[in-house]
Amino acid sequence: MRSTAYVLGEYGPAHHTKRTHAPNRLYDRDARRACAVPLAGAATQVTGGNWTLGNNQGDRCGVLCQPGAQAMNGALIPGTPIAVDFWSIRKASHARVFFLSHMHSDHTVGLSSTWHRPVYCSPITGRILHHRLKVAERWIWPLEVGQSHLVALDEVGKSTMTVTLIDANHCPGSVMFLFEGPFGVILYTGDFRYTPTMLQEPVLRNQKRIDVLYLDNTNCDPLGDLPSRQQATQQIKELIRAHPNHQVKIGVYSLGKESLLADLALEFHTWIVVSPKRLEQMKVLGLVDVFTAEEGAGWIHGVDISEICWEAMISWNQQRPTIAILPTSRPVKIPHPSVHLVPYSDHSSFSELLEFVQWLKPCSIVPIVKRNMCLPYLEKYLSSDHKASPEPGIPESGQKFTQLRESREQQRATEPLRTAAQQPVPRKDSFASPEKGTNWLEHFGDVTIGQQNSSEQPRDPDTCLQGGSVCCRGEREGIKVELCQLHGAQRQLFSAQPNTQTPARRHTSHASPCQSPLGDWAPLTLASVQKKAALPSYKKSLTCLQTEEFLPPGAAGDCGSLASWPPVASSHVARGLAEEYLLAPLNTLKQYSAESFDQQIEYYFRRGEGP
DNA sequence: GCGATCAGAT
DNA sequence: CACATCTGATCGC
Repeated sequence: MRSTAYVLGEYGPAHHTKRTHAPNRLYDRDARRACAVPLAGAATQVTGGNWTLGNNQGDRCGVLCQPGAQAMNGALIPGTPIAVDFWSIRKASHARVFFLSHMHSDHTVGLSSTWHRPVYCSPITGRILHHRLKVAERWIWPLEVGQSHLVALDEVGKSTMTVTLIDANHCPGSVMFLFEGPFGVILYTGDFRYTPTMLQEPVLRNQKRIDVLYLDNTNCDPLGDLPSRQQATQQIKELIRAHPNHQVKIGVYSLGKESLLADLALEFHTWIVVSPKRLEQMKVLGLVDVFTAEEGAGWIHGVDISEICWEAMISWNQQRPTIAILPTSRPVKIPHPSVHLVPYSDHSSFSELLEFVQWLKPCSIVPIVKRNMCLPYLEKYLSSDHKASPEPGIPESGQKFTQLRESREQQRATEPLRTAAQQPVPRKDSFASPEKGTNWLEHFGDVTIGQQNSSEQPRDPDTCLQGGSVCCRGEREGIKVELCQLHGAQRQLFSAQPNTQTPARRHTSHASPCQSPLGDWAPLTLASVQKKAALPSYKKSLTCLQTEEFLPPGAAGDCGSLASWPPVASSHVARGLAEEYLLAPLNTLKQYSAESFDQQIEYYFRRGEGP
């Protein structure tokens, strides 16, 4: 039980203090400070929740670790050199390959501008990672979603695994990782919201055996099942309709729910007003279409959830009638009668979890959220397939799984897994020793394939150059692969697409393979012949207005800096958007934003016709 | 001064 | 409790 006393602070900029090391802030900190300040000495807390599996003191964690008190959702996968959302090198000396599932801050604890290992993630996550945390581009390895990529696990690339990224439908850029290697088949969902289209992913469609499913069990509670996002969106729309002539504040976190905001923009024909910082991020995401930082240009505002507090509600309502909506399934204290909670969740509901697990029939499940029980509800869907035999080779001491089906599976899961005939990659090698792994980057210097002067443009379509990297395409063990060397042949990464004869690149109208340094690793991502399934949430329902269409002629092939990617929407673009989406035009609404949309449109057309 | 880490807060 | 995130202290470089 936690009891905290609050003293309400003064609203306004009086509390401003300078702080430089929070580059990911997307909201006005002054507003936050003004809301609720813990009264010194009044807070008591019983935590008791410092779960740690494995050895948290040494250099290795178990399945999941929570170093210190900072919320952290990362994992070292036992029996593998894989770290997902885990960024403490000191505590992860065995980890060789680091994956980032999405850009929520509890999954990036430890990531900063000083990070110096390759990070594999989706292209969108890579862009935000660079933009927000200033991780150097050279360490960011975006992998195209929906494709299978071959990744070297040792110094010479003899031991490999494939990783396939699947849209996790959680927030922009979020992915699940399907790892297939000498250890077996592991699906790490990260945070995800299930949707049936996931099962149509080529890599999941055939219901291959999943040895271990790391499952986001956040909402695995039959008593707290949630509405679909579509239903929650409807609820929000009804709330808004029930409050005509009100401005609306939607409380959101730094990333996520952009599609909800866009949906509201189209439904109510208004721009979504966000902070300049958030707009900047929208540009990084390529989602500028309906967002503006121009105060007064629209009557629906996307604000940080922490800004919605009693003081702010009072202040807003003094200016004009205002309601706030918190689209979250998280229990929060309602600070004001005009604040409405809608259970809009970015995590799978209970019934969705059941459906997902029922389809996958994994051999074992590791719940990502330890405090939640989930096995009692899911174990009936576990596979009884026991083809995999325990591999006694690489012991993982001190690691425990909870909620596995039975002790036998528990034993198997804690040990390295191996698969039989369906093994997708050669598995003759075991992983290199952890001691070597500590300095593994130094061992990547031997491989020399397709070396090319970095000032040349690629001529051979099978060899190309990108941001100082040299890429080469070939065949390896019957799988078409690409090998890339970056900055002095330090690392290699393979991209594989076994089922494609002639990979077609995206953006074929712009022939240069050198697009955004992070956005389109054309040489690595063998195109989207398998088009990724369109997920309802982050499928771009709006016409693509942000990238190439607005690039000046010839700009598409430029290797510009990330700061200028995607290009900033200009005012004429905004006019185009207003016309295309029937948004109230920018700059004409400041004095009319409280009026009905019809009046606004009428006014707009009158203006366009002239006197 | 800055980054890493940790305790503690909403 | 909790769809995540921030503040502040301390320490070492």
